Amino acid sequence: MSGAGIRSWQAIQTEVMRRIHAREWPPGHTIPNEVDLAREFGCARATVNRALQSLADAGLLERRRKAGTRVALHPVGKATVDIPVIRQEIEERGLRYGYQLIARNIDIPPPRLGGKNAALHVTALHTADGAPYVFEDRWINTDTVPGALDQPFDRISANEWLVTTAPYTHGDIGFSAQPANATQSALLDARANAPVFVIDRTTWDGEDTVTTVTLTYAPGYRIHTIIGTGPVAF
Amino acid sequence: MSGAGIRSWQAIQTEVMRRIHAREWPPGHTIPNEVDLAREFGCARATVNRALQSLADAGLLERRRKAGTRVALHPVGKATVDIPVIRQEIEERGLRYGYQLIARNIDIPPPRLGGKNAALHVTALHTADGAPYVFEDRWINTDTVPGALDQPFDRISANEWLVTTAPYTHGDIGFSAQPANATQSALLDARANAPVFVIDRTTWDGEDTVTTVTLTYAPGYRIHTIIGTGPVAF
DNA sequence: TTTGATATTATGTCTAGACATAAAAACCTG
DNA sequence: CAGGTTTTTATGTCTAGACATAATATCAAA
Repeated sequence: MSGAGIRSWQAIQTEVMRRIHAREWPPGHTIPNEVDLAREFGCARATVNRALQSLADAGLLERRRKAGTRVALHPVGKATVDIPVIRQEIEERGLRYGYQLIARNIDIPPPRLGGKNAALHVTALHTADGAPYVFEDRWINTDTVPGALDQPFDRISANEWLVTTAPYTHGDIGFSAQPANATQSALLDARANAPVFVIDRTTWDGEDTVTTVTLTYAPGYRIHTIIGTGPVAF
Repeated sequence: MSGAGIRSWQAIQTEVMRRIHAREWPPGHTIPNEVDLAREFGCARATVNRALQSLADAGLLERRRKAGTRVALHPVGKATVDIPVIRQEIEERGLRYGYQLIARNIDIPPPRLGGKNAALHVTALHTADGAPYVFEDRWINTDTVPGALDQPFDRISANEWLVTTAPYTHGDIGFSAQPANATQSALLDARANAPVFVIDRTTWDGEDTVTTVTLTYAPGYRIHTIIGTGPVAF
């Protein structure tokens, strides 16, 4: 069969999912151990391991050494959202990307960003087919990214420049709905206090902040993604 | 070293990340093949494979048979957001969960949901410490989930009941910012047209829809997650 | 009964070798 | 040179066996 018999790890994964789905193995049930499953499926234990491990990654199974493998009681749905470069996001929708720098200066970040050292403050507007798409309000730590000081950010956005230039180890991201303030509503062609989708994100390189950004999207923006790509069920 | 020498797949992964991070292997660069890396690290090829595969999953590497493994040019950031049961979400914040059914009836879904068959329509309010938290407006396909007809949904929310009862294969989910309509603003103690965070989600079991829901959160709601847990960099 | 040492067990990972497969590259042929 | 066929190559996956590790279970001593 071109691909998988019942011996490939994907086939095993599918069979395990079927049993969970069919309630042969209900939530909370401890499933047979890897050795037994390997014998049943007629394959090596490593193959079973790969299948179960990937199901555990997806949140469907819970595994603990010695304790065995259980079907998750509350399979927490996980949705993975992509955070692309804004230009790519716009171009992938088949729209013409535009970029416009609004301001760029060195300043002391507001206290809620916890900064007392001066940082590079860049604000800009990204447009799609000429219409306002998202307003970028960004602070860049010039200690961790000194190269930013040499960048005018008048043609290439900080968003794009950082991705290819500044490595980071981790970050956090928040999504919320907020009323557009005066600046935002003016730039985004929105009414005052119009509901806008806001993403705020901070990235770190080890202990040091790299950049903090607030992205305010024009009204109508929607993030869309799929749950269950690949091995997720439930 | 209690754990890994330089022969464990995690150690290899860390070393590969270090080289990418340090620009020894810049974006777009084709890295040595698995056999060579295995020789360099003094381990089996399978071990290198595991390390690289997991980095590819994280979006840091791009692999193609025969072509080899390249450092991703545009490492698309991926943020994984959890979609917990609402009760859990509230209780995890240390708040007292409350639930209140608003309406439950059989009806024809609005055309934008594509339904022409009657379905079960359930609306309810979830509260945290007595304050409105989220308004749930849900349609349940009674063909795929016939058991729903026997459920009053007056004590246990459809959200919670479905998770432990109705299996699904996949779904899609959207996040947006919208102005609260009359019903929503009244229930959520919000001003008319106040910006509210909206999640809409549809889940399927194979070809059949299971349920479609719109969750309207009270003002101030924010989804928060972390990028870079585990092997992600950039 | 509690505490600490020990045995047991299921998963986690590594190895060396093998075959499968996709895709690029090289090689024909007309 | 165009178009199709074969070769080559790097990744994808499987196997059988081994040791590592975490965590439970058991049992003995205080």
